[in-house]
Amino acid sequence: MKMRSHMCGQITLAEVGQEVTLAGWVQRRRDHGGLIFVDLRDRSGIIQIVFSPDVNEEAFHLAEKLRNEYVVRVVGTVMQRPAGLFNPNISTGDIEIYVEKLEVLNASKLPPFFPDEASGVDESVRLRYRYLDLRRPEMQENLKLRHEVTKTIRNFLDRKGFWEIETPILTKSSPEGARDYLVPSRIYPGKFFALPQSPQLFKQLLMVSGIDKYFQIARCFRDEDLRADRQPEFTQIDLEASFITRDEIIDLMEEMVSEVFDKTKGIKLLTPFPRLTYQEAMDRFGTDRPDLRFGIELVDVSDLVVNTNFKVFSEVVAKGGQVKGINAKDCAKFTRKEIDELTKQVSEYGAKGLAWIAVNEDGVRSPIAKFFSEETISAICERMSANPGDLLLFVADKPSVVAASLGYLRVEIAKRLGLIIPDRFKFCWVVDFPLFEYDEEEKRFVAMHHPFTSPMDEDIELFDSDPGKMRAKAYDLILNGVELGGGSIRIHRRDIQEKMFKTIGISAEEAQDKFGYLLEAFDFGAPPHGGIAFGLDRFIMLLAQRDSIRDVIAFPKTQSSACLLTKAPSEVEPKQLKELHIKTEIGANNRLQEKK
RNA sequence: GGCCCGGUAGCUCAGUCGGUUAGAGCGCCUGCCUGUCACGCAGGAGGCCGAGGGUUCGAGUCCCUUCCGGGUCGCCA
Repeated sequence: MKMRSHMCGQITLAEVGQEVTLAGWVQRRRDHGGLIFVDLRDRSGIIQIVFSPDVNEEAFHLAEKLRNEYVVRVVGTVMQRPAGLFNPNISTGDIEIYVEKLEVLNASKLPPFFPDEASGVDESVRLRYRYLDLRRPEMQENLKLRHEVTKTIRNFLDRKGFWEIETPILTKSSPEGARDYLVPSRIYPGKFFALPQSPQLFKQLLMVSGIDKYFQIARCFRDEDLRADRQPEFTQIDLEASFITRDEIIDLMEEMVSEVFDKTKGIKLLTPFPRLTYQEAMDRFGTDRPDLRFGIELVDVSDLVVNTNFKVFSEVVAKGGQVKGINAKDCAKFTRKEIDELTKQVSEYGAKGLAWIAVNEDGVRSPIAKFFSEETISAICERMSANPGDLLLFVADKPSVVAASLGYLRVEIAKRLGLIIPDRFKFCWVVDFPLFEYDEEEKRFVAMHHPFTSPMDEDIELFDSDPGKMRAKAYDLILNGVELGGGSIRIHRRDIQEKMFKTIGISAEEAQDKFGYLLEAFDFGAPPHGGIAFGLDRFIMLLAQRDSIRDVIAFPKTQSSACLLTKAPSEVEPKQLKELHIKTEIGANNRLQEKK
């Protein structure tokens, strides 16, 4: 005897006349006194079941007690609906079940919200009762999509000869990169494991092991502040291959991403994806992850304004800064208030001001026009392809501030102009990243990607003379302004790796202490290798067209890294702390003791 | 760590210049109802205004502190 014979959404006209057994949740009850309709829901969909005293008196009276979210099992006959009573809103709208037997498997308290109205409910309530939130078809679709994407990727990589291999979750803390989550060791007092920020070093060791091609759907942990697209634990599609070039990896990944889009969404992507160098991306879009769904590129006008009377511009250029602008098409109608608003927004990126020129049919409107000759203004307009109706926005500062400010502005303007089309997918690769960036706070170079990234062969000689100029064999895959994945060809020689550590200020002793096992492995015949890691959560978020990765993770954490469902993190028993040789400063264990 | 937005009924929100008894929609409960599908009709219940302190004759409203949620910069691939 089976619990059920069909899923609710599976039943069609073909089953009319059959007796079926269904189980699911009461989505809604419509009680007409002498006739009761219930929408029965399971993962597959909704079907209307009908209780009538003419069919079964006992079931009918039991149905009067049903409430939303009760779990029931019904036995009944599939009937075609009478003419004119078709419900076009559900896939089973042309049939219904006449119930002969009703069994309440479990009652439900009144839930804080119903699955069919959850989209407007505050996210904290949804997270607290995540199991109710996940009853929503919309959320189930996201989880299903996630399943299908990982399944497609597993099949693809398997076909290409990659082996799925697990790497440790309890591992060694390392300097560089994000803050580690630590796990105290009971057996080694005062010592700690760290949760992996990524399987980076293990996958490199697998290459040294001769595995040749590895992948993993890997959970990663980073103890940093959160965003809509960042969780403290997240999932990477992580892969690595030996004897492979950058272009081979790029080709392979384009094929993989195309297959995922095709199989899960039926979208055919055009390959190869465009490639931009890091410098080009920064120059044209002000960011290393440009959204290519719209134009509005940054234009450098430094040379046009360096010798003008507008000191704000000329002095910045003279001091080695730059003046760049964007053309906000048809935005000349922006009010002072709107421009002030934009000015305030770019100030968050360090811009000290936002200069503007509104181009009209009969000339320009601009607080800075009086500083420029007519020739200068027309030269600026020409270079920025300005037409009447356009608004030119300028930021003058050091290059990093100009890029950040205008990079933000071009997206903001595109949003306001409705240029961002949600269901368009514009990929690009960004390549030729700098190997290092200078950390002003720590007064040293840090690895831009990570310290295991290989420099370009022709840049290796710059290690001693000008590390800031070195470029990396690194590449990022960008989709609609979101960094989807990043990887590199790695260092596989001990001498290069040691130079790398030295350049970022890691002493030989520290390198030995933290990464000795990797350096040692390089001594035993490490093959050239490289790989890439994709942010699976972001990938699904973009495919599902959601704004937050929380919507594609079954049990995500809040912005302050808490789980509202389990109330983690939480205090632990004093005994547990004692076993771990840990004393906390805030005396959490004392409070626990007092409660007992 | 900084900045911004929010927290009022189960849910979504309104609440004017500080004023007397804090409202709406949905939901919920009870009754009626044999073709609804956001069923309908009638009636009813439901509030620590996030918490603490202050100003005031009087605070949901003003001030301070704090907690929680979201966004963002820093941070983080």
